[in-house]
Amino acid sequence: MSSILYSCLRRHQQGSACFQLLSHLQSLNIAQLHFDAHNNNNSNPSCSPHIELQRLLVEKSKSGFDNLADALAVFDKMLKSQPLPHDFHFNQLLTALVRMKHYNVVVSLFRDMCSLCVPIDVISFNIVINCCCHSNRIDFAFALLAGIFKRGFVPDVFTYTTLIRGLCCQHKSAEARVMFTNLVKFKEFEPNVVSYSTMINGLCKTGHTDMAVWLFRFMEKSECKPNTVTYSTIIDSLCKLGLVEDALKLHSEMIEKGVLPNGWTYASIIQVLCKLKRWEEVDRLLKQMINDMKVSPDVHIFTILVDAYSRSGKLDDAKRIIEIMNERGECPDTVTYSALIQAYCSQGQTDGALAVLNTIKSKKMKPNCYTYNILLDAYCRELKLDIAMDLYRNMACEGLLPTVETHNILLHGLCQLGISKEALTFFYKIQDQGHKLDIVIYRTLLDGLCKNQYVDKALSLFHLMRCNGLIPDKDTHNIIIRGCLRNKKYNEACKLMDKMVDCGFLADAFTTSLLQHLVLSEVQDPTLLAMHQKCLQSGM
DNA sequence: TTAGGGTTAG
Repeated sequence: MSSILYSCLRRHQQGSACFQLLSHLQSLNIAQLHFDAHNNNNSNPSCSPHIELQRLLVEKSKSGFDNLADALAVFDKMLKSQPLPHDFHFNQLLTALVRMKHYNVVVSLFRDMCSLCVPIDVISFNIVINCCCHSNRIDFAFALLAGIFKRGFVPDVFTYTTLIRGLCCQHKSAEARVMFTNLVKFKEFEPNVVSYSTMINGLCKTGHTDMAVWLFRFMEKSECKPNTVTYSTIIDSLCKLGLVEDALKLHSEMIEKGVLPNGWTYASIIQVLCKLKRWEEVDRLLKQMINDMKVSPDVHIFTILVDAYSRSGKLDDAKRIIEIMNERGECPDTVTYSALIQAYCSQGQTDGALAVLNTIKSKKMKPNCYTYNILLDAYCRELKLDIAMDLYRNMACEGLLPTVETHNILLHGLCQLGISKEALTFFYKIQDQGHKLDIVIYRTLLDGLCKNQYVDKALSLFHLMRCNGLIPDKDTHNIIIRGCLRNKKYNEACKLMDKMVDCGFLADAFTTSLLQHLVLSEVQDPTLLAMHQKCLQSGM
């Protein structure tokens, strides 16, 4: 094993829980080797008594179990079988659980398997490593890599690709890159197209598209050529960076090289073209996708279109897309309907939006918090707080936990309506209920209180922020300073401005212009003049 | 039997 791998292992084996697992695996090592020898003599699948179990596992590893209890019951049955089923079958069970996204259960079962000397192989390890990565436990994943070595197994391309993906998901693409490079350098693994694509995606998602493009070009010159996923990954990153011409160029390049774009490729490009309102090109690409590439637009692409039309105020076009989807038998999902709700709301048609919400429910689909937030925002803008509050209560009835955005929308609505006392009561209620309060919530409430002549309440709240673990930022300082200025609390405003400057923030354009207005229009106040002078001197 | 890319938000 190369030194780089040792250093990766060391770095990721620092959690105590991780050490426990590692020592657990090490202690089982000798027993396992004995078991493997024993099992190899006794696990001939052809004379296995569990044909029915095997048939079930083949089916469930593809479709998944109906529920977790069923899967666990099968696992239990397998443990009680004599002789024990082959590692292949245990892996099938673990795979079925991975498909159901029960990652922690897989890790737990794997531990049981180790304790009970159930046969495991490098594939079992790979499955569990993948689960650790999905559960953001990269430390466990590396402990398991150590387990592979301890058992005398050899990590394969799946093992390393999974670990590289795990590191990238933890925003550790630099470590992933070093690991990738050194593994290749020391001939520990030969990356395939999935490994390259994984590394390229990790670099793209962590803001290193330039490096990703370099690796992509390197790959092109190697034996392992980029495929549709590799091209789509780079194209998506270029689109997200606004480098649409480069993305379109690469799209043409892939077609020339015979690598066919798929729905994912088109989704990225269509989305950026929609954002840029290059509608003719959107139409051209949609036609090319459907007619030339024979790629049917899926719910994802349709949702991008509904969202784009919604943002451009094209409600009729958004509705037309839903009709097309229904004609083609492509079911809009909650996200598609949320985009449609947004389209109605942005045209001031809240009743239409509410009808869409009811459509979602009538189709036995579950609206999510985002869906509700869009509607709540629209009703708050119309100052129909009673309807907004009804919807908020509906969320709770439907078992939806409101987000910090939900509360911010409602607080903003209450303040806009001029009922800041109610806003304050609502704020304390959500605080008592243990909901998350962020700086935006404070900004909204402080602004609302100041604008409704409750500046003293605002000042107490501002001073309480730190007690609640929130450090006032530049915007929050400016809001409270403007509130004091508007309410003629010039001394307080002056003190707060000094404090703000001490924190390293400057007055923003709104504050300086208000200050200038007051200096020009009010009776000459020495504090105001001093503040204005400070602003001028510091270049605010 | 194991690894890769996407949509909604104040």
